[in-house]
Amino acid sequence: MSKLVSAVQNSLREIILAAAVKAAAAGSLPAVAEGSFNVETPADRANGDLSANAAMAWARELRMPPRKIADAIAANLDLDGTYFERCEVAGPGFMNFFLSPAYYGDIVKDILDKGDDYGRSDYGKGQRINVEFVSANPTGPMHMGNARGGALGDCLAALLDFAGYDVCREFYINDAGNQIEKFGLSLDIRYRQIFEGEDSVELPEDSYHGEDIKERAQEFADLYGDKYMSVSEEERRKALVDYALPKNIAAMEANLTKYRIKYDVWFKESVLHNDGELAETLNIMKEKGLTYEKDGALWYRATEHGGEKDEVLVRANGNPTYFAADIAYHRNKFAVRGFDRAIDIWGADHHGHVARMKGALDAIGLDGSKLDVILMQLVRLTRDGEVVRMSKRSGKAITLVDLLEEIPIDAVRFLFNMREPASQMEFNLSLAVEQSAQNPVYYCQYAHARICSIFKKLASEGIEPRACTDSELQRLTAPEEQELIRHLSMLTDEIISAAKNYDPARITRYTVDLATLFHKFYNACRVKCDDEALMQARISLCQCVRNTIKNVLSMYKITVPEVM
RNA sequence: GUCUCCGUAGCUCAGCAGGAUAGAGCGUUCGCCUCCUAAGCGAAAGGCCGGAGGUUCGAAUCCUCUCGGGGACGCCA
Repeated sequence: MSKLVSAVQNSLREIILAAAVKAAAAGSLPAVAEGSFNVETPADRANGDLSANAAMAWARELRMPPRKIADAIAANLDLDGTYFERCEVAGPGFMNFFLSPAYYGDIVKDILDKGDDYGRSDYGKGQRINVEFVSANPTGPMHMGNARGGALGDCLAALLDFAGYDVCREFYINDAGNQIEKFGLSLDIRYRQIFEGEDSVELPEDSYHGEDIKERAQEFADLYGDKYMSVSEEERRKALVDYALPKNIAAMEANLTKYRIKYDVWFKESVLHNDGELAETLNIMKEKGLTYEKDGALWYRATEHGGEKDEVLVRANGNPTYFAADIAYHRNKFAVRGFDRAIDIWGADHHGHVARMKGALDAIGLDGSKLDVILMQLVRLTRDGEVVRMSKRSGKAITLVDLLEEIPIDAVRFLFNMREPASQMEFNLSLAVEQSAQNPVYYCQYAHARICSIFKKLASEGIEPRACTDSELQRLTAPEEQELIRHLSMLTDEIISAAKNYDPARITRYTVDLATLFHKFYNACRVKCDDEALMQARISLCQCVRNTIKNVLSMYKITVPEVM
């Protein structure tokens, strides 16, 4: 919470308590109540700027009707020298306080002082937090789930950074295990089909059938010809994987860069296998008696650690499972790299994995509660009101690349962060490309561009912004001005709440609301006017709005155009 | 069957550490540029907050049950 805003809220509590003590001393209250009460911002401005429910909260304790308590307190209030102008008792016993123009002026001054740092706080100071997101399977193209996960993860990381956490953005590359074998097999068959004909070898049902596999096999054939037809299957598959996997990973990185996502760490699963960390983790589990052997496989006693059934760690064929590697991976995050907290963003289809992962961490002596998993629900794409399943061009499921080709990055990043992760959201393709006010991202950018335009216009007439005096800023008394300032003042608090709840959508909504309040102000109050002092005060307010929009949009790596 | 997410205006969704008359956008109807960007603003219409109990001075919000929809329950990842 902005220091000023929280200071004012706290001071109000003290003012009320002091008045209650005075009222009790004067005999208009039977005693000084001890129960807690809330100070909050009423939905309807007519009910004041801040409202306290003390009288209602104390009614039972004091055995007195709430209205009478409120009247007694109100009569004993001392508002001299505070930001409060007056208090009204209303409704069932609310005490509604109205802030003075000095408060609004000071908020504007505070925001201008903070500039590009406005909204930042040290709330999460000293906390190292790892945010792992997308982590798409490197055997094929990234899909819509990765698109949502990318926007969500990157913006969440940005939010945590803004709230003062030390954030590490991480991509986990599943470059080992079953799927890589399947990848090699699929590439192998496509490669052989090039030389032996389409019908020579059949692709098994559960292998990768995508066009991307064919393309990689063809590239490989273009490079090496049929040279690998004569070597062993094992050698050929290895060569194919060694060729195709780095290509795929590089492609993912390039596409994510286009999406404005830059990772601090690309963590390879294979490292866990090769450096012995996986074996080490399995040994720890064995030593702790967490495992047993059955049917040739190594099992984890998950049922003894909150799981519904035991899980295989090492298959009968000697290959460790994804789960085993994932335990080693999370052990690495906490025990090796020492993160205070780790956030994983997974598709909702992984939800069954959450409890057993946390349980396993607890079982090996780490704290599973330090792991937070955000489960994302599916995205439903629509165009002109119809559900879209396939890409028109490829006929296959729409990929991240398809999406970024069709929709501006600003819109994708913003729209994916309009809804909470857990909601099954609809992504309206026609709206996303539309450059109109219905598209919330343009609506916000437009407010910014409009302010820039005002400044340009003023500059062309020789009017430059200047610092305002306190009394000049106190000229901002129109309801539209005060609403706008009030909303501006909430930014830091909103960012902290959003960070705490892992909910970047809170901030996109905040920004839309800010744009709305600005547009209302714009229509109600002319900036350029004959009253020089008032004009400069309004210019200051516009600077606050412009800065704030810029701070939040650029936090989410969304551009802030000066002209639209 | 077990677990999980979701049911709020015609549509897409806010609100949910309980608070005053339940909000926004789209869509519908009607207004506002001789004046800083009309990609804007204003007004009207539109609701048993899925249903039933309970807790409370007070419930869209908390608890229990129930109905409807999505998803998950592999020696896949």
